[in-house]
Amino acid sequence: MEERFPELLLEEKPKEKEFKLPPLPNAEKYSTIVTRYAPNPDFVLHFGQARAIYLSHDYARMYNGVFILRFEDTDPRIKKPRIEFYDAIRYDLIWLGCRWDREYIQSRRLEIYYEVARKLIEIGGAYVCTCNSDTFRNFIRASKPCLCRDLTIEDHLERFDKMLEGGYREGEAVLRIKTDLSHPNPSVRDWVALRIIDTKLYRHPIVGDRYDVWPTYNFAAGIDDHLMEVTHIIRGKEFIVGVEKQLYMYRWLDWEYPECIHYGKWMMIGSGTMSKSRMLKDIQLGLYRSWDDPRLPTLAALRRRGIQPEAIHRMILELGVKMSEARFSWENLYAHNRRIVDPIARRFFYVEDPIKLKIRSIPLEEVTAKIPFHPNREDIGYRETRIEVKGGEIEMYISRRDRGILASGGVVRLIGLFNIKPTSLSDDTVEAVWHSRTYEEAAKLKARLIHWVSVDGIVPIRVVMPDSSESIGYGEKLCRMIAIGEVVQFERFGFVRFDSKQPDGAMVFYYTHD
RNA sequence: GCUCCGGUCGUAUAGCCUGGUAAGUAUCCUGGCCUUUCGAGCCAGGGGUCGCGGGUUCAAAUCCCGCCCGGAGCACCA
Repeated sequence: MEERFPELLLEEKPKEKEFKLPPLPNAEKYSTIVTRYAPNPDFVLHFGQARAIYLSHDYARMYNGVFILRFEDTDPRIKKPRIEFYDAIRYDLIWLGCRWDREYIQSRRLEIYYEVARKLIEIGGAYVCTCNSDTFRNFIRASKPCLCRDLTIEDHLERFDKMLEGGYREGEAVLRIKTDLSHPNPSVRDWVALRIIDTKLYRHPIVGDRYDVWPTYNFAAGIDDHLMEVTHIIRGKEFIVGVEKQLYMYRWLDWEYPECIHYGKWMMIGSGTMSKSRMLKDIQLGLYRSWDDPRLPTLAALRRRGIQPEAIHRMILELGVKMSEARFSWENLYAHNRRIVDPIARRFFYVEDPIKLKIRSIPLEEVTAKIPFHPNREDIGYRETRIEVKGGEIEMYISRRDRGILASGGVVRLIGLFNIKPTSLSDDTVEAVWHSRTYEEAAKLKARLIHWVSVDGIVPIRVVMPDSSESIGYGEKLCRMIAIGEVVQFERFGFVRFDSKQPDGAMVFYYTHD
């Protein structure tokens, strides 16, 4: 792991804990607390999943226990796993700061599930059903056993072998767990444990077409949680009905079910979605560039935009483990992130949509701007820019947005430099004359402050905005010292993360938030 | 068919289990501060009859009953 993602190891730092987790139920019953996070590698991780991850991980650490990562990749047909997502998920987990102690991949454990299935048949707890789903549904609605249910154990073992040998095609046979046929929830009645998926058609990324009989979620997860000695399951409440189903299996096997904590899911606020399948589909439709498109709530996208994992962590701890649904608001995440990033982000000048500013009558040979990297932290130093004055004139760029400030005709201060008075302005050029030097003078006149970039030594910059549009402009020369991955603040613009350098030298940033 | 959750400042939420005398936080809006960001930060202020009706109680956002509205989930997906 260290070799694969070395850059992440460097970033790991101690975290301050603001919120503490309530104790785990019945923690004292177990000598070692074991939790797990069990994703399907059919997509990258997103914000909503961070909840189960942090909670499971934090509890394991809190009790000096074990945190398991388990890939639940048992549906090569509808929620098809993809090989690149196994690593993407591992990467996301490390980024979040959640190291796992053990890892399993369910598609490599099918023989184990078959064994348990056989045992269940032998003890009369499961049977192979060859009804088509309509027929079965009619029986089950009436709380009646289907024609298969009461065949002999030998018959079912025979059918089971036939299943494993490929004697049935998709949909022709399933293994069902015997439950109470009059259970109030019809979806619980004799639920499906094993079904057939033709992997000639739907190849599995890990085991190819070696197996055609696949466990359902409740079967595989139920078995694994027991075998892996998981003591506490923390997951979304959409799985709550599954507990009742699994309980039937646990009773047949005389196993004890782990403690469960279910929480409500995150809903996206406004447009957007937290649904993996929806995001995947929208990417295929070309609505988004990729799974790290800034509009998406994936961890990959948040990371690229400069959101710190600790901001996500705090948001989750703040929310706790309630059953109620929570609405995800970007604003809220930004507030958390800003608190983390603001005290450490260096400040730079970036002029969006530049227009030219020509200043005349400067009574100096040269001027130097010395501006701290951070307004409240002189300890991290200053950025100094020396500008030569030629014939009393200087040219620089300012943002088109500030054109309006100049247009009013009053005195304006160029931050860290001197004060000017505009004399004329056209569409993309503003002319001004020297007014005075000091900040005090500007303050006295209540002059507006604007930032600027000297014409020599500009750095072309593109900023990818949260809506995936792009802001284009020039950065000051010193922007070249920003490291890849670093989050800085472009003053009067917002926080951004340096993403990459273009072949032509342009720097690409991702907008984080104001 | 079955299950779960919610309705508290414009917005998102805490508090409700263990009733009690500023209904907290973030965002938002307004004003101020900052030897220099009126797009960050800091400070102050603004803003809520806690969905509706009834009951219990000296006292209810908090407990009980009823009603209305909204959201989420399960069924050979995970």
